[in-house]
Amino acid sequence: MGRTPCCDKTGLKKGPWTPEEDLKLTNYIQIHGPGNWRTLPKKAGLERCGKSCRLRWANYLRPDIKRGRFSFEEEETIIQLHSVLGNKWSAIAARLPGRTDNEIKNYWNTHIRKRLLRNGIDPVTHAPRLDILDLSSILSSTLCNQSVFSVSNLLGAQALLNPQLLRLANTLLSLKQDNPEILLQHLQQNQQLCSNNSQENLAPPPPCSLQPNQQLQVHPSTCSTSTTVPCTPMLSQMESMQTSGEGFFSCSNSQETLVSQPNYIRSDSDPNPTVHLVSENTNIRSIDGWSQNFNFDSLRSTPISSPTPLNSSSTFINSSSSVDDERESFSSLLKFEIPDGLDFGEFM
DNA sequence: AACTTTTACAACCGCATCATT
DNA sequence: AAATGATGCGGTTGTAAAAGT
Repeated sequence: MGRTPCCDKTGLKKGPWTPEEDLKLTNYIQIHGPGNWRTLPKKAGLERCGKSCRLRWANYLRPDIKRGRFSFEEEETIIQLHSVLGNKWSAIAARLPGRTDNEIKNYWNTHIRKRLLRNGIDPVTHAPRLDILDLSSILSSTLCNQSVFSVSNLLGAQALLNPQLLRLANTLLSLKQDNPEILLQHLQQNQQLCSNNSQENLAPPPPCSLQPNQQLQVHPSTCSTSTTVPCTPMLSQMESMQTSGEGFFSCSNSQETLVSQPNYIRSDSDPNPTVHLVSENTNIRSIDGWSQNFNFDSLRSTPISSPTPLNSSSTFINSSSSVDDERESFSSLLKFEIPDGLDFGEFM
Protein backbone atom coordinates (compact mmCIF):
# COMPACT_ATOMS: atom_id res chain seq x y z
CA MET A 1 0.00 0.00 0.00
CA GLY A 2 2.73 2.41 0.95
CA ARG A 3 2.16 5.33 3.12
CA THR A 4 3.07 8.88 2.59
CA PRO A 5 5.52 10.15 5.15
CA CYS A 6 3.93 11.91 8.10
CA CYS A 7 5.16 15.16 6.64
CA ASP A 8 7.22 16.42 3.80
CA LYS A 9 10.65 16.32 5.30
CA THR A 10 12.41 18.42 2.78
CA GLY A 11 13.62 21.60 4.37
CA LEU A 12 12.41 20.55 7.78
CA LYS A 13 14.70 20.95 10.69
CA LYS A 14 15.84 17.99 12.74
CA GLY A 15 17.85 17.56 15.85
CA PRO A 16 17.76 19.40 19.14
CA TRP A 17 15.19 22.08 19.65
CA THR A 18 16.28 25.63 20.24
CA PRO A 19 14.75 27.79 22.97
CA GLU A 20 13.15 29.90 20.26
CA GLU A 21 11.44 26.89 18.76
CA ASP A 22 10.29 25.78 22.17
CA LEU A 23 8.84 29.19 22.79
CA LYS A 24 7.01 29.23 19.49
CA LEU A 25 5.53 25.81 20.08
CA THR A 26 4.57 26.54 23.66
CA ASN A 27 2.99 29.85 22.81
CA TYR A 28 1.03 28.38 19.95
CA ILE A 29 -0.30 25.45 21.94
CA GLN A 30 -1.17 27.58 24.92
CA ILE A 31 -3.27 29.81 22.71
CA HIS A 32 -4.72 27.41 20.17
CA GLY A 33 -4.18 23.97 21.60
CA PRO A 34 -2.35 21.36 19.59
CA GLY A 35 -5.16 20.77 17.14
CA ASN A 36 -3.88 18.98 14.11
CA TRP A 37 -0.25 18.14 14.60
CA ARG A 38 0.45 17.98 10.92
CA THR A 39 -0.65 21.50 10.29
CA LEU A 40 0.61 22.88 13.58
CA PRO A 41 4.22 23.57 12.59
CA LYS A 42 3.24 25.78 9.71
CA LYS A 43 0.73 27.69 11.78
CA ALA A 44 3.19 28.07 14.62
CA GLY A 45 5.96 29.18 12.32
CA LEU A 46 8.11 26.15 12.90
CA GLU A 47 10.17 24.29 10.37
CA ARG A 48 9.56 20.97 12.01
CA CYS A 49 7.43 18.01 11.22
CA GLY A 50 4.24 17.63 13.22
CA LYS A 51 5.44 14.45 14.73
CA SER A 52 8.52 16.14 16.06
CA CYS A 53 6.37 18.91 17.53
CA ARG A 54 4.06 16.46 19.20
CA LEU A 55 6.99 14.62 20.70
CA ARG A 56 8.66 17.77 21.89
CA TRP A 57 5.47 18.93 23.53
CA ALA A 58 4.58 15.59 25.05
CA ASN A 59 8.02 14.78 26.36
CA TYR A 60 9.44 18.12 27.27
CA LEU A 61 7.30 21.23 27.04
CA ARG A 62 4.04 20.07 28.56
CA PRO A 63 3.54 22.11 31.73
CA ASP A 64 2.53 19.18 33.89
CA ILE A 65 5.76 17.32 33.37
CA LYS A 66 7.64 16.57 36.52
CA ARG A 67 11.32 16.87 35.95
CA GLY A 68 14.21 15.75 38.02
CA ARG A 69 15.25 12.56 39.61
CA PHE A 70 12.85 9.70 40.11
CA SER A 71 11.87 9.15 43.71
CA PHE A 72 12.21 5.80 45.45
CA GLU A 73 8.48 5.34 45.23
CA GLU A 74 8.40 6.14 41.55
CA GLU A 75 11.23 3.77 40.84
CA GLU A 76 9.68 0.91 42.73
CA THR A 77 6.35 1.60 41.09
CA ILE A 78 8.02 1.40 37.71
CA ILE A 79 9.58 -1.92 38.57
CA GLN A 80 6.31 -3.29 39.81
CA LEU A 81 4.34 -2.02 36.86
CA HIS A 82 6.95 -3.29 34.46
CA SER A 83 6.70 -6.72 36.00
CA VAL A 84 3.01 -6.66 35.17
CA LEU A 85 2.94 -4.66 31.97
CA GLY A 86 6.29 -5.27 30.37
CA ASN A 87 7.56 -2.57 28.06
CA LYS A 88 4.25 -0.78 27.86
CA TRP A 89 5.81 2.52 28.73
CA SER A 90 2.76 4.59 28.02
CA ALA A 91 0.68 2.43 30.32
CA ILE A 92 3.32 2.75 33.00
CA ALA A 93 3.56 6.49 32.45
CA ALA A 94 -0.18 6.81 32.80
CA ARG A 95 0.21 5.70 36.39
CA LEU A 96 3.07 7.98 37.19
CA PRO A 97 1.74 11.52 37.14
CA GLY A 98 4.08 13.97 35.51
CA ARG A 99 6.33 11.36 33.95
CA THR A 100 6.43 10.61 30.27
CA ASP A 101 6.74 7.27 28.62
CA ASN A 102 9.97 8.35 27.03
CA GLU A 103 11.43 9.42 30.32
CA ILE A 104 10.43 6.21 32.01
CA LYS A 105 11.76 4.16 29.15
CA ASN A 106 15.07 5.98 29.30
CA TYR A 107 15.28 5.66 33.04
CA TRP A 108 14.53 2.00 32.82
CA ASN A 109 17.20 1.37 30.23
CA THR A 110 19.89 3.46 31.88
CA HIS A 111 19.29 2.78 35.57
CA ILE A 112 16.78 0.19 36.59
CA ARG A 113 17.57 -2.41 34.00
CA LYS A 114 21.25 -2.32 34.79
CA ARG A 115 20.65 -2.55 38.49
CA LEU A 116 18.36 -5.51 38.14
CA LEU A 117 20.95 -7.23 36.01
CA ARG A 118 23.62 -6.46 38.56
CA ASN A 119 21.45 -7.99 41.23
CA GLY A 120 20.95 -11.11 39.21
CA ILE A 121 17.39 -10.36 38.23
CA ASP A 122 16.27 -10.72 34.68
CA PRO A 123 14.79 -7.34 33.77
CA VAL A 124 12.45 -8.93 31.30
CA THR A 125 10.95 -11.65 33.43
CA HIS A 126 11.74 -10.12 36.82
CA ALA A 127 12.85 -13.55 37.87
CA PRO A 128 16.31 -14.47 39.07
CA ARG A 129 18.66 -15.11 36.25
CA LEU A 130 19.00 -18.72 35.29
CA ASP A 131 22.70 -19.02 35.75
CA ILE A 132 22.41 -18.14 39.40
CA LEU A 133 19.24 -20.04 39.95
CA ASP A 134 20.68 -23.11 38.38
CA LEU A 135 23.71 -23.08 40.59
CA SER A 136 21.68 -23.00 43.75
CA SER A 137 19.41 -25.64 42.37
CA ILE A 138 22.36 -27.77 41.42
CA LEU A 139 23.92 -27.30 44.81
CA SER A 140 20.76 -28.25 46.59
CA SER A 141 20.24 -31.21 44.40
CA THR A 142 23.82 -32.20 44.77
CA LEU A 143 23.72 -32.03 48.51
CA CYS A 144 20.68 -34.22 48.51
CA ASN A 145 22.47 -36.76 46.43
CA GLN A 146 26.14 -37.03 47.10
CA SER A 147 26.63 -39.59 44.38
CA VAL A 148 26.56 -36.81 41.90
CA PHE A 149 28.76 -34.51 43.83
CA SER A 150 31.41 -33.46 41.42
CA VAL A 151 32.65 -30.34 39.82
CA SER A 152 31.47 -31.49 36.49
CA ASN A 153 28.00 -31.80 37.88
CA LEU A 154 28.30 -28.48 39.55
CA LEU A 155 29.56 -26.69 36.57
CA GLY A 156 28.64 -28.72 33.61
CA ALA A 157 24.92 -28.39 33.59
CA GLN A 158 24.89 -24.71 33.01
CA ALA A 159 27.45 -22.14 32.15
CA LEU A 160 28.26 -20.34 35.33
CA LEU A 161 29.35 -16.99 34.25
CA ASN A 162 29.65 -15.41 37.61
CA PRO A 163 33.13 -15.81 39.05
CA GLN A 164 31.77 -15.70 42.55
CA LEU A 165 29.52 -18.58 41.86
CA LEU A 166 32.47 -20.43 40.48
CA ARG A 167 34.35 -19.72 43.66
CA LEU A 168 31.44 -20.98 45.66
CA ALA A 169 31.38 -24.19 43.71
CA ASN A 170 35.08 -24.47 44.16
CA THR A 171 34.72 -24.04 47.90
CA LEU A 172 32.27 -26.86 48.00
CA LEU A 173 34.69 -29.02 46.13
CA SER A 174 37.51 -28.09 48.49
CA LEU A 175 35.35 -28.97 51.41
CA LYS A 176 34.70 -32.30 49.88
CA GLN A 177 38.38 -32.93 49.40
CA ASP A 178 39.60 -31.62 52.72
CA ASN A 179 36.90 -32.88 55.03
CA PRO A 180 35.16 -35.68 53.24
CA GLU A 181 33.93 -37.31 56.40
CA ILE A 182 32.35 -34.13 57.67
CA LEU A 183 30.81 -33.48 54.35
CA LEU A 184 29.52 -37.00 54.13
CA GLN A 185 28.07 -36.79 57.58
CA HIS A 186 26.15 -33.70 56.72
CA LEU A 187 25.16 -34.92 53.36
CA GLN A 188 23.51 -37.81 55.10
CA GLN A 189 21.74 -35.39 57.34
CA ASN A 190 20.67 -33.50 54.33
CA GLN A 191 19.42 -36.58 52.62
CA GLN A 192 17.35 -37.28 55.62
CA LEU A 193 16.06 -33.77 55.55
CA CYS A 194 15.35 -34.09 51.90
CA SER A 195 13.28 -37.16 52.38
CA ASN A 196 11.50 -35.55 55.28
CA ASN A 197 10.81 -32.52 53.25
CA SER A 198 9.55 -34.51 50.36
CA GLN A 199 6.95 -35.90 52.74
CA GLU A 200 6.03 -32.56 54.15
CA ASN A 201 6.55 -30.32 51.27
CA LEU A 202 4.45 -27.57 52.65
CA ALA A 203 6.52 -27.00 55.71
CA PRO A 204 8.56 -23.88 55.34
CA PRO A 205 12.23 -24.59 55.18
CA PRO A 206 14.27 -23.78 58.20
CA PRO A 207 16.45 -20.82 57.60
CA CYS A 208 20.04 -21.27 56.92
CA SER A 209 21.15 -21.63 60.47
CA LEU A 210 24.56 -20.53 61.24
CA GLN A 211 26.81 -20.56 64.21
CA PRO A 212 30.44 -19.76 64.57
CA ASN A 213 32.60 -22.64 63.51
CA GLN A 214 29.62 -24.71 62.77
CA GLN A 215 30.06 -27.24 60.09
CA LEU A 216 27.94 -27.98 57.14
CA GLN A 217 24.32 -27.71 57.97
CA VAL A 218 22.27 -27.35 54.90
CA HIS A 219 18.56 -27.55 54.63
CA PRO A 220 17.43 -27.82 51.11
CA SER A 221 13.76 -27.49 51.59
CA THR A 222 12.55 -29.46 48.67
CA CYS A 223 15.70 -30.87 47.23
CA SER A 224 16.10 -30.36 43.56
CA THR A 225 13.08 -28.18 43.12
CA SER A 226 14.15 -25.81 45.78
CA THR A 227 16.53 -23.01 45.33
CA THR A 228 17.55 -22.83 48.91
CA VAL A 229 21.17 -22.01 48.97
CA PRO A 230 23.42 -23.81 51.36
CA CYS A 231 25.35 -21.14 53.05
CA THR A 232 26.93 -22.33 56.23
CA PRO A 233 30.05 -24.13 55.14
CA MET A 234 31.07 -21.44 52.80
CA LEU A 235 31.18 -18.86 55.47
CA SER A 236 34.45 -17.31 54.57
CA GLN A 237 33.51 -17.39 50.95
CA MET A 238 30.24 -15.72 51.66
CA GLU A 239 31.79 -13.15 53.84
CA SER A 240 34.23 -12.26 51.17
CA MET A 241 31.33 -11.94 48.81
CA GLN A 242 29.59 -9.70 51.23
CA THR A 243 32.53 -7.46 51.69
CA SER A 244 32.99 -7.28 48.00
CA GLY A 245 29.58 -5.70 47.84
CA GLU A 246 28.44 -8.02 45.13
CA GLY A 247 27.34 -10.98 47.12
CA PHE A 248 24.47 -13.01 45.91
CA PHE A 249 23.80 -14.55 49.25
CA SER A 250 23.42 -13.09 52.62
CA CYS A 251 24.84 -14.89 55.58
CA SER A 252 26.39 -13.74 58.74
CA ASN A 253 28.02 -15.66 61.51
CA SER A 254 27.01 -13.28 64.20
CA GLN A 255 23.33 -13.23 63.51
CA GLU A 256 21.09 -14.70 60.97
CA THR A 257 20.71 -12.29 58.18
CA LEU A 258 18.68 -13.80 55.48
CA VAL A 259 17.17 -11.41 53.07
CA SER A 260 15.16 -12.72 50.26
CA GLN A 261 15.06 -11.58 46.77
CA PRO A 262 11.85 -9.67 46.26
CA ASN A 263 8.94 -11.79 45.29
CA TYR A 264 5.77 -10.56 43.81
CA ILE A 265 2.48 -11.67 45.08
CA ARG A 266 -0.84 -10.92 43.61
CA SER A 267 -3.72 -11.19 45.92
CA ASP A 268 -6.39 -12.74 43.78
CA SER A 269 -9.11 -12.41 46.31
CA ASP A 270 -8.57 -8.74 46.67
CA PRO A 271 -11.07 -6.68 44.72
CA ASN A 272 -8.35 -4.11 44.25
CA PRO A 273 -5.54 -6.20 42.90
CA THR A 274 -2.42 -5.50 44.78
CA VAL A 275 1.03 -6.64 44.04
CA HIS A 276 3.22 -6.97 47.07
CA LEU A 277 6.88 -7.24 47.36
CA VAL A 278 7.63 -9.65 50.11
CA SER A 279 10.85 -10.61 51.67
CA GLU A 280 9.97 -13.91 53.13
CA ASN A 281 10.97 -17.37 52.16
CA THR A 282 7.62 -18.76 51.47
CA ASN A 283 5.55 -20.48 48.87
CA ILE A 284 3.86 -17.79 46.93
CA ARG A 285 1.88 -17.27 43.84
CA SER A 286 3.33 -14.87 41.40
CA ILE A 287 1.64 -12.31 39.26
CA ASP A 288 1.47 -14.64 36.34
CA GLY A 289 -0.12 -17.25 38.46
CA TRP A 290 2.72 -19.68 38.25
CA SER A 291 3.78 -21.17 41.45
CA GLN A 292 6.94 -19.67 42.63
CA ASN A 293 8.37 -21.77 45.37
CA PHE A 294 11.28 -19.55 45.36
CA ASN A 295 13.62 -19.30 48.23
CA PHE A 296 16.57 -17.42 47.01
CA ASP A 297 18.70 -15.63 49.46
CA SER A 298 19.55 -12.06 49.10
CA LEU A 299 20.94 -10.98 45.82
CA ARG A 300 22.71 -8.33 47.67
CA SER A 301 24.04 -8.45 51.14
CA THR A 302 22.48 -6.27 53.75
CA PRO A 303 24.56 -5.59 56.80
CA ILE A 304 22.97 -6.12 60.15
CA SER A 305 23.85 -2.63 61.08
CA SER A 306 21.86 -1.24 58.25
CA PRO A 307 19.92 1.71 59.57
CA THR A 308 17.11 1.13 57.19
CA PRO A 309 13.80 -0.15 58.40
CA LEU A 310 12.92 -3.18 56.38
CA ASN A 311 9.60 -1.99 55.18
CA SER A 312 10.27 1.62 54.82
CA SER A 313 11.37 3.01 51.57
CA SER A 314 9.92 6.43 51.86
CA THR A 315 11.36 7.24 55.23
CA PHE A 316 14.89 6.41 54.40
CA ILE A 317 17.21 9.33 54.57
CA ASN A 318 20.10 9.45 52.25
CA SER A 319 23.14 9.74 54.40
CA SER A 320 26.30 8.68 52.68
CA SER A 321 26.69 6.65 49.54
CA SER A 322 25.10 7.28 46.21
CA VAL A 323 21.38 7.17 45.91
CA ASP A 324 21.62 4.45 43.33
CA ASP A 325 23.56 2.21 45.65
CA GLU A 326 21.10 2.71 48.40
CA ARG A 327 18.24 2.00 46.13
CA GLU A 328 20.03 -1.11 45.12
CA SER A 329 20.31 -2.14 48.71
CA PHE A 330 16.77 -1.46 49.63
CA SER A 331 14.82 -2.19 46.55
CA SER A 332 14.73 -5.84 47.45
CA LEU A 333 13.31 -5.06 50.82
CA LEU A 334 10.54 -2.80 49.82
CA LYS A 335 6.94 -3.53 50.00
CA PHE A 336 4.58 -1.33 48.12
CA GLU A 337 1.37 -1.40 46.31
CA ILE A 338 0.18 -0.61 42.88
CA PRO A 339 -2.25 2.25 42.99
CA ASP A 340 -5.83 1.27 43.63
CA GLY A 341 -6.94 2.44 40.26
CA LEU A 342 -4.90 -0.14 38.45
CA ASP A 343 -7.18 -2.44 36.58
CA PHE A 344 -5.40 -5.60 35.61
CA GLY A 345 -8.14 -6.47 33.22
CA GLU A 346 -6.91 -3.68 31.03
CA PHE A 347 -3.71 -5.44 30.32
CA MET A 348 -4.71 -9.04 30.10
C1' DA B 1 45.60 18.92 29.75
C1' DA B 2 44.24 15.94 26.18
C1' DC B 3 42.10 12.09 24.72
C1' DT B 4 38.95 8.14 25.17
C1' DT B 5 35.13 5.85 27.03
C1' DT B 6 30.82 5.75 29.29
C1' DT B 7 26.46 7.56 30.56
C1' DA B 8 22.15 9.89 30.14
C1' DC B 9 18.61 11.52 27.64
C1' DA B 10 16.39 13.98 23.76
C1' DA B 11 14.94 12.99 19.41
C1' DC B 12 14.07 10.12 15.42
C1' DC B 13 12.07 6.27 12.88
C1' DG B 14 9.06 2.69 11.58
C1' DC B 15 5.15 0.29 12.65
C1' DA B 16 0.49 -0.46 14.68
C1' DT B 17 -3.85 1.10 15.65
C1' DC B 18 -7.65 4.04 15.43
C1' DA B 19 -10.54 7.41 12.99
C1' DT B 20 -12.43 9.26 8.98
C1' DT B 21 -13.97 9.30 4.31
C1' DA C 1 -15.24 -2.72 3.19
C1' DA C 2 -11.31 -0.51 1.72
C1' DA C 3 -8.28 3.32 1.46
C1' DT C 4 -6.20 7.01 3.58
C1' DG C 5 -4.74 9.98 7.25
C1' DA C 6 -3.59 11.01 12.13
C1' DT C 7 -1.80 9.71 16.24
C1' DG C 8 0.54 6.87 19.57
C1' DC C 9 3.94 3.59 20.88
C1' DG C 10 8.27 1.34 21.50
C1' DG C 11 12.91 0.50 19.75
C1' DT C 12 16.91 2.73 18.42
C1' DT C 13 20.19 6.38 17.50
C1' DG C 14 22.81 10.66 18.10
C1' DT C 15 25.10 13.60 20.93
C1' DA C 16 26.46 16.38 24.91
C1' DA C 17 28.26 15.88 29.38
C1' DA C 18 30.66 13.32 32.75
C1' DA C 19 34.02 10.15 34.13
C1' DG C 20 38.13 7.71 33.48
C1' DT C 21 42.92 7.14 31.80
